[in-house]
Amino acid sequence: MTESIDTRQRLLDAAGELIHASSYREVGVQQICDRAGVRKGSFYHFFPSKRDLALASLDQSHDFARDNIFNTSFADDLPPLQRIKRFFDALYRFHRDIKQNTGFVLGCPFGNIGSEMSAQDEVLRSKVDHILSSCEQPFARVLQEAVARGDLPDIDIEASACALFAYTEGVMLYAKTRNDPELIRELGERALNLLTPAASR
Amino acid sequence: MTESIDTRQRLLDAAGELIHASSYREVGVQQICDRAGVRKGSFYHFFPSKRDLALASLDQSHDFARDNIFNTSFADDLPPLQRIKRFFDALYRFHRDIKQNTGFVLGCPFGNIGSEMSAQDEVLRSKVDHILSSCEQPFARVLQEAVARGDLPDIDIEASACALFAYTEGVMLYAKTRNDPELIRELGERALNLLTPAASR
DNA sequence: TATTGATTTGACCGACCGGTCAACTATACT
DNA sequence: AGTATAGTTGACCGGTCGGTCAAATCAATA
Repeated sequence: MTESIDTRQRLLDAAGELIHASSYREVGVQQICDRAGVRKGSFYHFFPSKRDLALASLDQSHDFARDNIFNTSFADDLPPLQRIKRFFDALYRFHRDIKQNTGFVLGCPFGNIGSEMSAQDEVLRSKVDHILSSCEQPFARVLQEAVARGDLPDIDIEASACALFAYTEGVMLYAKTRNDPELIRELGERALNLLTPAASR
Repeated sequence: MTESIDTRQRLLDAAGELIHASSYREVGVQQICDRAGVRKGSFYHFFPSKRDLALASLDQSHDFARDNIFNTSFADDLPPLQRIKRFFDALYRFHRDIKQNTGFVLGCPFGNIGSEMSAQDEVLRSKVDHILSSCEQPFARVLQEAVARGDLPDIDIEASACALFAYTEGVMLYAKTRNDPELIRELGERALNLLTPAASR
């Protein structure tokens, strides 16, 4: 039992890295096992299926994002709307570093799976759906605070948070397709525009 | 030669439908041939590889989108900014109809491939990149016109068009992951907000 | 020391992957 | 009629897919 937790963790890490770097379908069980230094039989001792590994890996990536991007960016040592700017800056640095290491902008681990698998696998779709929802919450909290402070007019908090994170997903997809992390910086600066009611006509 | 053009076209149509409904990797050459009523040997008479078929299919989908969504939405029988609203309405109806037919919101055919393949296949990435760029152009033209009319302040046209279509891609990805086309309507209404300079601090 | 349960191993399964190829057929031109 | 060319067919290739399984090994407990 001593090494086993480590085996399971290595499988989770390998799956997270490989799937983020390519796609769910592209990555095979054998490939994950190779990177983790585990035989295929052991894989199926810890995970009943490839899909279950992916689900667990998504949870792990979610925890990582919460700890290293969301919580740090939205800490209350800055005024509310500045935290959103800090979020896009953290997002930019995250993807820039990945590109330096791999040569590619890899996009959002959740959006990637959502795009690839939502119409194929209801369980994966639902998992990604819930993760994206929980990503909206820090935005909703910070908008609430900004409205309370008078930094924003009385907007629809939930809808605005949803629009903000949808925009974030679009920006990451764009950066991936252009293979250019700078897009996240440039487009991130425009995120706050989404919050001010539009000019009509 | 009589039937051959039709064979090629049937392969293109089958590939477009199948790949949009699932993913590039998920769809096999055999599956495409089955749907098109073509033997695999014939497939490789018309296309040197699966990737080349996908490239041709992307071009065809691009033509379709231009004719049936972009050109109709951005026709100048409405004031500039109203055309953007009309675009999101057309986008909503497009995805709503697909969901009625298939049970799923399938997202953007270009964004899907971009998300799945950009880090795996430089040729596919570049193709999607160019298509997304050309999708920005109608936005840029309409913004230009809106600024000239005084409907918008003197914004950065190119960057705003890019932000708008990135938002559009994010909205489609969100709708797919939620499997709810209504999100396109709801979030589409907030698109114009992106154009008005933000409240700062 | 004997037993138990967790872990590991490697061989194996049928199905499918993208792609090739030689032979065949149908059509168009001389 | 003869020939060249475009199109079609079905068998075939090595490799990989996700997943299974019986047997071996390991560590902890009794």
